[in-house]
Amino acid sequence: MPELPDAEVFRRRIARNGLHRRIETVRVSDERLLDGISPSTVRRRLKGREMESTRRHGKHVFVELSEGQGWLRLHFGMTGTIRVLKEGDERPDHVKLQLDFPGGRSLAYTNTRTFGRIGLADDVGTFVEEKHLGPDALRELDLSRFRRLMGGKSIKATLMDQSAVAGLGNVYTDETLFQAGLYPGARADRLRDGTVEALYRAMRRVLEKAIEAGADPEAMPDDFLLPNRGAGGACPRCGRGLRTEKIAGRMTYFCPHDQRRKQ
DNA sequence: AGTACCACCTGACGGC
DNA sequence: TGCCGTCAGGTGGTAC
Repeated sequence: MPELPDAEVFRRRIARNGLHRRIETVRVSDERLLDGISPSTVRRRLKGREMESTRRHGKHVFVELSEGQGWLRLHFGMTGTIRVLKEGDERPDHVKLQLDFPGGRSLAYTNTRTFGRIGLADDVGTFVEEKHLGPDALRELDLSRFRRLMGGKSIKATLMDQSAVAGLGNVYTDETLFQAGLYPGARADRLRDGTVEALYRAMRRVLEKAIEAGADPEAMPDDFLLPNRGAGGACPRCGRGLRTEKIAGRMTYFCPHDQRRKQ
């Protein structure tokens, strides 16, 4: 479930292990993920270049290539990851793109389910615009702008809409709504001002804490819903069983006792 | 305009 | 043991 926190963890992993190192070899092992480019184009643009900087917007990660070769962009779909491989490490399953650096270190983009995308971009801002991505949930969205996103659909659908807020998916949307004590099916434009503000603060805190935990559910604060998602999960606040309901087309976990608020 | 549903893909899991 | 159906969930498409 790579959403904003996972993408941020991957971005940092790439930066820590790949910045200012020459890409010696490029291995594309699954063309299906390539977004409008051929394997040979990927190789030509990456091979021999260095990674100069990294960026993230919502769930997308960008890596700037030296010599004006633009940006490598990565999207992780549902099952994408970035792995660091050292010399002699066993190659993980489902590696789709592998970049090798001098000294035997490699970065591997793995993805079991092939829903992600690997592409190139000349400019991050242009890509964000063309993709109609909304402001990044953590870096670009202030409270007044957040308020203006509240329209006629459910708050869950609103938070998951990448053209409204970039970065939240099913899991962190549920977490945010749990932390705010709000019923996920509530209509966004009926929320009281104070509720919208509480929601905004909950969203930021959830994303920040999740990043601090390295996006690892086991390392998250005790009052997080996330590790309890799944059959038989209990509310970390009241201990009662979580309820599931399909809201905005997604399986939604919530506590019927602690998330009764609808406005 | 908003919601519902499907497809894409693979692995896990439950039922028989 | 193993086969089958179902589910997960990001995104993008279509239908209502």
